[in-house]
Amino acid sequence: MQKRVSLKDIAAKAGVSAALVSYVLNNRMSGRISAATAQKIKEIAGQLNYSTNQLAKSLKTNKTNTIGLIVSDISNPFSANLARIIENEAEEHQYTTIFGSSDEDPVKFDKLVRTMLNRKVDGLIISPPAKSETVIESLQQQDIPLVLLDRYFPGITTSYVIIDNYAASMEAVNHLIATGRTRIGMITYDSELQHLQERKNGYIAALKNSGLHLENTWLQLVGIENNQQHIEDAVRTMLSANPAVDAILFGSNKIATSSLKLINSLSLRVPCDLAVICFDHTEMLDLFYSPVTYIKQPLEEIGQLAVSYLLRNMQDTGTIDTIHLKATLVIQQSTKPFNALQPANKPPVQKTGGANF
Amino acid sequence: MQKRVSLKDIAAKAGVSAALVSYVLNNRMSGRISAATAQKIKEIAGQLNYSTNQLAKSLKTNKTNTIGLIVSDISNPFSANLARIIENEAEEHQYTTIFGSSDEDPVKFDKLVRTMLNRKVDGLIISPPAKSETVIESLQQQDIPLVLLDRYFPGITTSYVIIDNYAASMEAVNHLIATGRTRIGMITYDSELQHLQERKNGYIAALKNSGLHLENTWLQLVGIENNQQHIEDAVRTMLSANPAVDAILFGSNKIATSSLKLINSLSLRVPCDLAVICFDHTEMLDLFYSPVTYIKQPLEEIGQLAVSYLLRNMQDTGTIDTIHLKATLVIQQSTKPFNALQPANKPPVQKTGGANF
DNA sequence: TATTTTTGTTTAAACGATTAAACACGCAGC
DNA sequence: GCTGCGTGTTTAATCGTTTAAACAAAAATA
Repeated sequence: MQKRVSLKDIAAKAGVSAALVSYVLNNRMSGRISAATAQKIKEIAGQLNYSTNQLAKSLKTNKTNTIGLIVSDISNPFSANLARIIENEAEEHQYTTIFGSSDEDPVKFDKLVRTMLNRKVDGLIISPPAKSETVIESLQQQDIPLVLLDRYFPGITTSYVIIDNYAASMEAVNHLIATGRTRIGMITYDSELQHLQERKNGYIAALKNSGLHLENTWLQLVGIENNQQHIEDAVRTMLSANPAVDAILFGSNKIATSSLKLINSLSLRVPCDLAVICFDHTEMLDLFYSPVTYIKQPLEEIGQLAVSYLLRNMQDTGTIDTIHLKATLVIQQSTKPFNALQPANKPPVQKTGGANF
Repeated sequence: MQKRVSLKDIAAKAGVSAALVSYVLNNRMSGRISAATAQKIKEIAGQLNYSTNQLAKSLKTNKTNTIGLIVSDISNPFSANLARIIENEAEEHQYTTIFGSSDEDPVKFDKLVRTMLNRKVDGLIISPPAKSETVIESLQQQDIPLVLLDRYFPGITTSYVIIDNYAASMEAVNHLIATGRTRIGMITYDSELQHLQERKNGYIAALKNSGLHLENTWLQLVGIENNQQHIEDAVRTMLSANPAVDAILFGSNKIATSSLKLINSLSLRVPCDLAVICFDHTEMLDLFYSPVTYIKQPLEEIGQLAVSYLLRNMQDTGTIDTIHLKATLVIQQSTKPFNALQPANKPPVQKTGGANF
């Protein structure tokens, strides 16, 4: 196996002690060491292609230069993009990132946290699932530097980076109202997670503020396991309700994907028969035959802040940084105003032939 | 900071030596240790909420139970899905996975490899960028267990898991031909990577076998940096060529996304004016107004085999396992046969109104 | 010249585990 | 009573670093 060169090997070859080699290679005690010896040691280290054993170093210094990132599912484009940004950002500060997916399962989540702690990560960036408050609290008791991402628990004081979901939902609904829709539905998760509650509440509040009616069937809650069938049922229910919705706000990109897949196969047309808005961006949204208006989270900023909060937290434990970022509504075709949809306004590239062939 | 309990703490509390605690906790020397002591030690370990310091353990045992996975871009859905599968698979064998994205840059790739080696990963699963042969060879010389993923270098003998890209391309083109297309183009990467060459060659061979003409402008090579503009130019060139293509095979999901975005905005219709096929699946493909026929890689199998090959390779270094898996063509609307496209065959849900509103 | 300071380097303990080898002790066999 | 064995446990070295402290020799100061 890999019998890599160690400090000792260099020391032996240079005729000095291992300690000295360590000092030189870490540029410690720069004043004391003779230029000649330093030079010689560096040369030999180069020749032998030495690179330090992080395991040993970490064991001694109690610092691994590793951060743990736990998201709900790394294969979800939203998480994947964020993960990528965080990985890059961490790397710029000489940190390696290790990832894990909790699948929204608090048990799996707990296990992941333990694994990461055993590996002695220096800190954690976490998107916690529901019912994981106890895990978070235990991390706090252990003084593990920690930043919550995309989610937070109102009862627990931690650093976090999230967007203002309530305002985002409101803005989306208000936009739908402004474009002439009045029967606005929402499909979102049946979850106690605070950020999802806020999405839901923002929707409800926006309707109330505008004095619009909210039919029972218009707010559909689905399980967070993302069951395609459930989501399709939800869409069908809203569309066959009496009165039926003329707009839907999707609470996540997964929900949107499943819903749009169904809508694509139905005979109704977006945006004339139905307007849609989605939380979070996916490339898919731009490729839908009627590009979908969406709520855009500032991923770059979220990732950067999460890392910088964590770094600060690691320097002096106890520091708490929190921020609610603003999401922006990116308006596309799927919410074209009703009054722009008259036959007279048909786009020039108009073709006969439907969407299905 | 986190002053976790160590073996010594348990030993002290139990009035035994640290060694004994280690033996008990690892179920070593089961025959020798008295049931009573074992019981007591386990209890105390539980009380103190002990969990082993992997750093120390790894340093001693020279085994980290970690595998490194390097893909080109973890935020690409193809990589993300594969990563997820590998993560799960590894976890089942008590391995933690650490990821990295090379961005197709051999320098960045080399750096990633070094970082992972310094962290003493037990093995690597790698999707190597072009010009990284030397890195791979150096890994081999160091006897680092290694499996190449999705790609391979014909000149280097390593374990790998890939699909038969040549056959996949051929099958795709043959399908296009069977559906009545004769002017078939391809957009793929201008790369020396073997698997991309094979995709290209499969396309060329299929045309040749069928005695079809291949216009110069029909094979468009774009840089692997995925420049949207380049890809759009390529599409425009093929469509405005004389004669213009009536079908396009996209060499990757990124290329497909960029191309379809453009096509979506043009006045031509899929599949009547243009048929399209894509390498690799994305949800986006199902959401395109004419769901896109694609070449499906058996991701589950790829991930599982990669991990299992790596595990074997770690057990006895030197073992080489290679496999070319078969990709399957999933036929959707975007390649509907010409003869099925007559007005008489219009689907029932047909609506007036184009794709653009 | 004697003493202190500076400069260059080494010693040795430590991080938290693993593990071969040693040890102590009771007990069976001859 | 001596030898040998089985059982239960401890000793001590080791993995590859870091780092405070000690040391020795040279340079500066008195």
